[in-house]
Amino acid sequence: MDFVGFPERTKPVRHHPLSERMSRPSPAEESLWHTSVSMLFSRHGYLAQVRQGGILCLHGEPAETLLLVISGTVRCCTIAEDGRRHIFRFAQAGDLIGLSEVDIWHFTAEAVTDLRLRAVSREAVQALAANDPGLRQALSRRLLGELRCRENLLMSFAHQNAEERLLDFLRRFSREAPPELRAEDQLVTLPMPRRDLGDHLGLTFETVSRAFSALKRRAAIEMRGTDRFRVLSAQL
Amino acid sequence: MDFVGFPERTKPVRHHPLSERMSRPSPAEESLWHTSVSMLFSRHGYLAQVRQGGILCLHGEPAETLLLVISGTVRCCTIAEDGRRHIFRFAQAGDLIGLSEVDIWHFTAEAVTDLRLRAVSREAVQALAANDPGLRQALSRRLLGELRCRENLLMSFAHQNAEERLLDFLRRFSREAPPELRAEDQLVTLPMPRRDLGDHLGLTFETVSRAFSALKRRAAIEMRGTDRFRVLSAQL
DNA sequence: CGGCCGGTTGATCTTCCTCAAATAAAGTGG
DNA sequence: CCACTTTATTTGAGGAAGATCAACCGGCCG
Repeated sequence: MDFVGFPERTKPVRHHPLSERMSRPSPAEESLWHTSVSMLFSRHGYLAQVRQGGILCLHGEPAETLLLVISGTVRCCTIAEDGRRHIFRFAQAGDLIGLSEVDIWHFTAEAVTDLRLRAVSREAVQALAANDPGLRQALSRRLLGELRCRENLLMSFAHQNAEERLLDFLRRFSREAPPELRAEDQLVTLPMPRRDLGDHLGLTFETVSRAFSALKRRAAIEMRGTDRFRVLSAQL
Repeated sequence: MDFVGFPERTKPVRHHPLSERMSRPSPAEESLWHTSVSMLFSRHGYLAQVRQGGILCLHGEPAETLLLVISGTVRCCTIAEDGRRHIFRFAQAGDLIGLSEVDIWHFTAEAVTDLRLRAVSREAVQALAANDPGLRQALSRRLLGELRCRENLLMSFAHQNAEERLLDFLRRFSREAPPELRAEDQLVTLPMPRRDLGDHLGLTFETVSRAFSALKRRAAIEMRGTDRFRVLSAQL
């Protein structure tokens, strides 16, 4: 795979994504190198960068690689014929994109922020997995994690209102946010705009905005500016 | 695994589930025997039966087997602390339950109707998969299918109203329903009650009922009794 | 400065939930 | 087989949550 020349969604390419074969992992990446999955990337992966707004993979195109996010945020979504979009997950440092041994992307992935990634070819994954039960299990667990993540989201769609969904999301996000989004003052940065949150939580961006206001009003969260937050209440 | 003595959910056990080791597949099952997955069950599986309302697996309990539905309908769901339930899928003849190599059930599965199943131990699956890339890919594809099914449901939760969701469900159900639920008159039988449909579609059972009435009124579906239907319109 | 984009807030309207009642279907015991 | 209980389904009325449409604010960029 080569990210150079990948189509950009809305704007013309301002900076060309770079691709760098077999570079050494940087110190910042070291913390991710502790499973058989990470071994896979450290040995067979190559580095790729994608600029904000760039597209990593496009629904329907051949899927030849497995990606590991090193830094930045990715939105993975499906886009309906009528243009409506649903974001299934925001992938961050340490997350994999393109699990499952199916040869066509079944979703679209876009860079919410500038990205650094590592990529390995699926062939390499298959070849290694054939003789490594640990790797197989690790990948399988990740895939199950994806499944549970969808199920949690479904559950919240069916039974929670806008404020609850947003608060749950913010809780999870602060828990899982990579260091790059954390500050000393305990505030976490939201890399995505309100519309993306809406498309993830099944709400309009207006409703998301109102839910933010309501949570601030009842002191469930604290905010600095429009994109830095901290969850205050421990309960609902 | 042994289904005898499995706890029943609401009522006392009226008929004891039976378990029968290593029986030959019946002629009715033959049609399912055509993939490496099915080979797995034909060689290493044993037959089990569960009565309507019986529980196949309980969230949190150790998961030691992989199940193949031979006949009947299963609901796979998670149940929240407050008793709210979400049904992720209805499994029917040919569907697998318990994919993913994780040792604890992450959901609850109950028999919507009387069931016949085949079960294999996960150990056997692992052992065979170790030397059978075809089997690995087949299982992986099934798991991805699950994932996509959840994503479709999420999409419909976010963007479709009650009637659209129900109609989509009925379309999919007629397409995928096993022969046992089909009649000569093109009508398909819904094995589950309105409440189950609601818990699957993220609606109350009253809303499901109203959606049925509305679809009948505008001749999008035809119904005979309360549980046999046929989709009439080809479009929305 | 003016336009654009993202975010906030308000007013109105639609959809679906909630509560309630009536009806239908299915099993139970005599 | 019938009266009776229980459960599933349908339908109605009222209310709440969120979508839609619209106005406004503030920052950023040409």
